[in-house]
Amino acid sequence: MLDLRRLTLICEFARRGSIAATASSLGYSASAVSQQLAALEREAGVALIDRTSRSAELTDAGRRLVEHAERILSLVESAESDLSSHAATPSGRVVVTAFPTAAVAFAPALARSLRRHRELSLRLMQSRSGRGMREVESGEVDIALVDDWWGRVRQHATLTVFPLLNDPLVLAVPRRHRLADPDAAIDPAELRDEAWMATPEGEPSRTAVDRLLADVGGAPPVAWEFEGLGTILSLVAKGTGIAAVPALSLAAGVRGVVVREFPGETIERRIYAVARASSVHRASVAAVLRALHVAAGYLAADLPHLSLAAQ
Amino acid sequence: MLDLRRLTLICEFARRGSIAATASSLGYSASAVSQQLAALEREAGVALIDRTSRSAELTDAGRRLVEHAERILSLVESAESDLSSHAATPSGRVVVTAFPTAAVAFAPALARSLRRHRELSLRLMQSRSGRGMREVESGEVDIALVDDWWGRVRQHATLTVFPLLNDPLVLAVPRRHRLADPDAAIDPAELRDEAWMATPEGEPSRTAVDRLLADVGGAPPVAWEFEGLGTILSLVAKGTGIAAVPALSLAAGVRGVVVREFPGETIERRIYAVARASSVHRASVAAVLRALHVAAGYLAADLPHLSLAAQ
DNA sequence: CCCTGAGCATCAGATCTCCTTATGCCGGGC
DNA sequence: GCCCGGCATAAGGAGATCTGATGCTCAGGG
Repeated sequence: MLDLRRLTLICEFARRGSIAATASSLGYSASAVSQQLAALEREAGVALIDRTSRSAELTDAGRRLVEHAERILSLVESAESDLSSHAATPSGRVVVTAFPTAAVAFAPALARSLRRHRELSLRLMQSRSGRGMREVESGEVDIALVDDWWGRVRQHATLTVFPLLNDPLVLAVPRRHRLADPDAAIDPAELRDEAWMATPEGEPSRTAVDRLLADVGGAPPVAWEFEGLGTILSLVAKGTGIAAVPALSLAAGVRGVVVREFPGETIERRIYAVARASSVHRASVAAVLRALHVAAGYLAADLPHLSLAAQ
Repeated sequence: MLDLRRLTLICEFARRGSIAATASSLGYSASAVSQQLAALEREAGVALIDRTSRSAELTDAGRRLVEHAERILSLVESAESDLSSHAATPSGRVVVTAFPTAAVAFAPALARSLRRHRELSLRLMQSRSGRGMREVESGEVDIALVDDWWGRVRQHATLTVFPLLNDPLVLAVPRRHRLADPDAAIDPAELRDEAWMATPEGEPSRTAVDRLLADVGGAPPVAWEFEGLGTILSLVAKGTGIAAVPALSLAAGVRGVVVREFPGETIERRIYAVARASSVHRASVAAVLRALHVAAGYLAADLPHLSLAAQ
């Protein structure tokens, strides 16, 4: 069967007049074009190109094939156009990966936003921080939610970055803690005596916590380390200790925790959605990106310490 | 870019209603069809098929693509038809391989016959006996001239065999040899005392010569072995000895040699042209096959010991 | 007349694509 | 509850496609 790419080659050859120019125009090597056109001739069972040592030109049969090919390629382009324009109806599967806090926080709002897209299916996965962008780049996932404490996330040649939320660290205390009183002043010096809980060393949020506590009054020793902010918030609720946590983690709705802002300037991260530049116009991916923006809006409304990130 | 084979698949899927039936109809495994249709969806950027665990059906976008595809494939078929009908004018290159004697013998007549096919180019190669059929089968060459001393060449599932010539062994003697006199009787017993030349042991024609000489009067020792019948005929002309050679080798036109028929029944070979069944209707290959028959006719006219082989 | 550069063919090797086979999941029918 | 058919996916092998290197040819310029 004729091959569309070879038909494209012979049409371009007809325009350009030489194998070398055709190769240059289409981004192949001249030997690739030569071999592909030879294969086309074998398949057609007729000479399509007259070649001499320094030139090549179409035979009569070659010219006739080019006429056919132009019509065929025109129909192919129509088909692709039709698919592309009707793909405004998002459908298919979109794979999103998020660090755990974001997955928990965004999932309900995403589900709510995407409910009306019947043909779209969403797969929400969890990944460890720092890997989301690579997974987008490699095509394993379509969109990644990533966080950035230090301003390192930038626009990328092949990736598009959408800012969603500003997510500051806040102080979480048990309901019966003296600092649960919103009128009680937070004395940084007294904070040093508290039983602090945090995620393990090496986690990005832990580094931010250490930095924050150092800034507000010397780093108190962290008495307990737990993996998972959900776990930590549960323990805060139980009175085990206090913790500095990203505001977003409160989206999980843990009861029995009172949230106070840190005195002075806190440390915050930005939360972004990242997608391949080549797929942001795909209707399904665009729909999920819009839903993420909408979800971010809900979250910012629900959690007073969160704010929408500027575009 | 859309791929014609995948478009063929989705059209067949539209007809058959299931991936399994499509696979069966087109000779693929179901997983191949599944993978190819998934690739088509990725490339189209839109869901084309709704799949459940036990069924699959086209989406609206899939149905629209099938409509486009039917038109595209129809044009492709027109193009292939046009090429195929206009390929009645033989053009392109045909590669023929022949054992050396046949190459030398057929070349002039082939060139004469093909002169009027301006767009056809012929490449005449030489190969060792026994390899020609394999080279045709593998596609390295289009036509092979092969010889058969023992009736082993048969019709083949994918090859078509055309008998061309019956080529007997004849006695070649120097012009001044006593047996050069056509009236001199050839006494087999006296032949034993002659200085015989032949091709090296193991060559098919040598085996035939040994058999012939054994049949006509006991195998005389072959005093000299030379590679190449042309060489042997030159030496016969120079009076070095005598030889039993296939009549076809005389087509080279060596002067100074007199040819006599062997007493009794000689051994002869058949010479065939072999081509792939799938290419014998290709205009260029058909033209060369006709030219080979015509050339065989010339050769049989020129060399009295040769005869045309029955179809 | 000779040299240079451009164009083309071909070969070898690396990479990618396509296919098969095996395996697992799901759901309908018995 | 079990069996069977349909589909997806993974792994591996074979073939296709591409690049880069090399060689040949020839036109044009010095």
